[in-house]
Amino acid sequence: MAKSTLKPADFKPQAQVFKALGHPGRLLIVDELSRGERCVCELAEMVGSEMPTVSRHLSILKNAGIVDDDKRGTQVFYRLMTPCVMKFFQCVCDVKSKGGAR
Amino acid sequence: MAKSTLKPADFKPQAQVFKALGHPGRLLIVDELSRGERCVCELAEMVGSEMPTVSRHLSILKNAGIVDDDKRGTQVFYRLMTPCVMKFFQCVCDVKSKGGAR
DNA sequence: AAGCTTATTCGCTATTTGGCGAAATATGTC
DNA sequence: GACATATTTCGCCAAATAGCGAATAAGCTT
Repeated sequence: MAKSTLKPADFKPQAQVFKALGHPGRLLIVDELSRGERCVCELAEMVGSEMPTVSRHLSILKNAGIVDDDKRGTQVFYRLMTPCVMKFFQCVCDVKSKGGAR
Repeated sequence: MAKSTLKPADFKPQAQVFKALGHPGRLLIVDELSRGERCVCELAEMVGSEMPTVSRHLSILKNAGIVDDDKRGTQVFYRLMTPCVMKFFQCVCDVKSKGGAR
């Protein structure tokens, strides 16, 4: 256990998850997916960007292990892989409200 | 407040927090600060970057409300504002383990 | 097969981020 | 005041990111 010599590179996998969540549009997508699966075109309309853009966002989220997809016919439905991701939101609100001791 | 029409911009504050955590070096800093306050030069040595670089990382974390600083003499000590941030790590591990254990 | 729909990949450009060294700022010491 | 230490800000450049439209792929329907 070389816990005393942790390097930045050791945090790369976790950083990838945070980075994937570090975008307003992607957070909106995650929030929406917490209420059920959605296809790309539904999400594109919500986010207000073109489909290629949203598709790219989804691939980033998928790559980070946050969502997964399910192709049915011509559509692709995305869903949250880990509901625990939603706990982030509450915690982030705590950070933002700056409650301090917690 | 019509919450039915949430827009990406509504998630900007939360995205800022995630973005701040979306960097390996900054995660290392947060991890280290979870064990107590540290001055910039200590963190710089840990991260392995020059002090200007680390100082910038710290300002990003501070701006996101994740850390706060305390100037004492010529040194500046940083500390975690919300210990709850550490819960993120566990949750991220969940995300990662689900993605890999298949 | 032709045509329509849905989604992804590609090519491009604009913006942002990350890192460094140099310069500036602040505090303590002599 | 001159000097040393700790930190931040500035100026620059390389790399990554975000967005779009065009092109491509895959699946229905007729």
